[in-house]
Amino acid sequence: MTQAAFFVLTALADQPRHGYGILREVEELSEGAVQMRVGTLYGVLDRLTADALIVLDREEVQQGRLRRYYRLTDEGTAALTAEAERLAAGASAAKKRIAEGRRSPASAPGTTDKPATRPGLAGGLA
Amino acid sequence: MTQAAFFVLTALADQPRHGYGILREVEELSEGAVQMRVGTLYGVLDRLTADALIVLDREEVQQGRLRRYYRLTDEGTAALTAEAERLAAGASAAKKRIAEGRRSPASAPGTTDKPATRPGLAGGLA
DNA sequence: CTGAATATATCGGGAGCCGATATATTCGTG
DNA sequence: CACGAATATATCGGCTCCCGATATATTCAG
Repeated sequence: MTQAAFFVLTALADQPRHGYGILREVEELSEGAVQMRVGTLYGVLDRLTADALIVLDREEVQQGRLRRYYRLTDEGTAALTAEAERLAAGASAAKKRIAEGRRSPASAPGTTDKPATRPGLAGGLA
Repeated sequence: MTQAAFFVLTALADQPRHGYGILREVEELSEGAVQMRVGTLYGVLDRLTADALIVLDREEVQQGRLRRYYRLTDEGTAALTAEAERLAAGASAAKKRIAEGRRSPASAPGTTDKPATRPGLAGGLA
């Protein structure tokens, strides 16, 4: 799953939203960090619809402007849940490794630090 | 930052590794979930080097085979840390929203798919 | 000898994101 | 009333990036 798709699904997780609303919602929920472009949105929307992760919920005409609302399917909720756990696991693994790297890399206390073949630099090569 | 770049940086976070070692390490740290391809690796390596997030640490010739070791720069560690926090925040936001959405789901047991007249946004709509 | 694993690298195709562009209405400002 | 900004939809070309295939070379197991 791409980053853009993840954020679209997240924006739709609590309630149905229309395209432009998704754009603003993604920016808000990421605290301004992610600014998805219009050109990105519709491609993502099409792909997610094709994959049955979202569906067209309804269409409204609000003050002369069409609003096309999308919502998550059960499959979409499941996919988002799985992806969120994957990302959390990845982030967790990265943080752990950074912490490990900050110690002396040769010997960490209390760890099963036996990284397989430790090449002893034997041999006159260089 | 792309997913592949993130995993390469993570694999290098605790100690310098060479290309093929990164490939195996990424697969291991992701518990088999991510299987990065060789064609992906070298592009990522070049880009990360160009961005000064990694550097060539050293070259060894082990049993006739060249091993080219890379390691994180300080900038690379900082970038990985920032990305890990970004991912964790995204994952957290997604989970929170999924939980919020479950309070008034469209697909409730015994109910057919109803668009759910949810929050009073747009109010009476007219 | 042959195949698998180790280890490097390149190339073409395709997927996906971005910037620009187009259309249309409403609202605030001048 | 004119104009720009915001709202709201959609498309298209270019570019980046990932993957599969391919190539080369050595070591080890069968």
